Amino acid sequence: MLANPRETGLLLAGNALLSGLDHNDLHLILPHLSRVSVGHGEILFDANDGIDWIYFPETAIIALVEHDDNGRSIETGLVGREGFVGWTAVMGYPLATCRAIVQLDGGTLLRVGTRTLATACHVSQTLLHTLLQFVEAMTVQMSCSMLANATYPLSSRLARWLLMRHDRMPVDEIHVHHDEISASLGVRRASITDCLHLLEGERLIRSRRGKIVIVDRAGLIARAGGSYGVAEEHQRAAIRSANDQAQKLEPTVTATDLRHRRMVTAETPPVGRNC
Amino acid sequence: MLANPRETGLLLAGNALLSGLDHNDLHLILPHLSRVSVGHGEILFDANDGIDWIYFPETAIIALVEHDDNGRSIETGLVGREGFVGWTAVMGYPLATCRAIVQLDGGTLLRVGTRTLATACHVSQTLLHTLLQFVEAMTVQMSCSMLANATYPLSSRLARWLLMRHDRMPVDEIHVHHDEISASLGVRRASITDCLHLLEGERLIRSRRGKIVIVDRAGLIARAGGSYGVAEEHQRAAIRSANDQAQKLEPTVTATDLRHRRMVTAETPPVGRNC
DNA sequence: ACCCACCGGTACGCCAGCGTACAATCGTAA
DNA sequence: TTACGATTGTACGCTGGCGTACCGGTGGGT
Repeated sequence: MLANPRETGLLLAGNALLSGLDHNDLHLILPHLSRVSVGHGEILFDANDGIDWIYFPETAIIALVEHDDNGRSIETGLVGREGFVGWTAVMGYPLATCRAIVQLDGGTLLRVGTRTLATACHVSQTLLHTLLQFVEAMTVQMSCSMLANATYPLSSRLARWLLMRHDRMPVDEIHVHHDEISASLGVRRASITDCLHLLEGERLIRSRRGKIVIVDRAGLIARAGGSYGVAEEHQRAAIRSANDQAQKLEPTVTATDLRHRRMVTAETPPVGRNC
Repeated sequence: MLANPRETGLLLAGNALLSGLDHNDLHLILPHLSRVSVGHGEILFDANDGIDWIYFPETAIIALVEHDDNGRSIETGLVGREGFVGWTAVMGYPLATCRAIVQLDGGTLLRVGTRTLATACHVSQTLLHTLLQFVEAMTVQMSCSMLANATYPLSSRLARWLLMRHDRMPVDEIHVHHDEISASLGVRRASITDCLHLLEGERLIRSRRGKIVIVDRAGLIARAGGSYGVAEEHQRAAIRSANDQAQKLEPTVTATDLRHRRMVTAETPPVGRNC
């Protein structure tokens, strides 16, 4: 974990939620942000840990995992540069309620001390609301996951999971093992292997040992049925709504912000969303 | 829907979240509360509806339901007198993100205008935090539901659902049809019928047409395996934490508050919780 | 008192995904 | 280059819950 601060341009580029803040809010926390580099599998915090830092992913992807003491566990949410983790602290509860695991190797996060951010939220209602709207988007993501888990076949849920990972990456190559996917979706490893073959047979992905390449994103969306898209559309709507509320005309989307923009901006609605 | 205001004692008794507020916060919204009586199946709001009112259940129970346009749907959360619904408005997003359906006949809710509550939250950070902590508890409930849905057999999930309903009622008799349960859990009606027979065979419940009587609560908890208890324990912890933060010594638990206290206070940890 | 719509009981074949096991392959370290 | 551990491919029987269908009982309405 190496810390490394304070070049405004770079900081803005990394996390879409931060780069969407207006100047006042941004400058409340900018001086207190530091960048950390994290490795695959690193646990930012576990359930019932005290939350010392709030993390804003740049290139990192964070999985939220609910687990019990019998070894059962399930991924409840996925967070990338569009959001942050550690929100329970922002909401007044000092402990984490689930595990947060890094899903990527060598990704970076920006972090700020919990107390600092809480103070900043106390000062700025708009900052607080921006953060809360992301939390709200996460509840929608969870709701959609529940619906998907309950009513869609594994092939669709796998397609959805791949899309969600893809949304949060700048490239088409996902480095992941079947094991991890099976843990995320709460199914057998062998079931994932089978389903990946299925999707590969349909030329939607290419799958090699340790990595999966997204070949036909639109096809994957179709394969996901209605399980993909609602949460993503909501996220866009929430951002639009927030921008409308803060009717300042300063550009909230910077050039660098467009890099992996699949889900963060309104310009590119996912192709062929059928739901 | 009949409105009927303003006798402080009664109002306090009904909703545990409100009755846990300190005097200042309570008096911010008390004058604007009105009581409404709702019928079974009534929809308080639907996904993408504007939220005009925030509802605090007294005897009513509200199910939150995520649904798509193909008729798929799933219950994502259950809210009783321990909480409220319509929180997206508190978090700065003006629309509902899921359907809210009344699960009980003749129950009552207290409601307050969205704008009024938003203003009150703007004035009082402690009020806002109290509300947000409940939202946070709901995310935990959702996480636990996801884990349960993914890893527990239907009989356990049914037991869990019955317990959650029971927690939010003052009596042991649940008026419900197999159809509704199956819709809540996202399974076949016939599967529910079978599982109810199973539980009845184990003397955990008695089941008649249109109603289910909780006979052996501890047994149900055992039947639920680890799927029941974590979210409930968290809710208690959150309340304790909030009370600690507001270190005022005024009694936050009133006598009337103890009526159906199963899940709201710390005095009665669920018997035999094994997780 | 009767009727009928609603609700619950039950059956039957089906299949997605499970649990388990083991073999084949790949990548890396020595 | 070899070897070994990690990862993936595959098989096999199993079963929980599905889809569907039909029947019978109940209770509320007229």
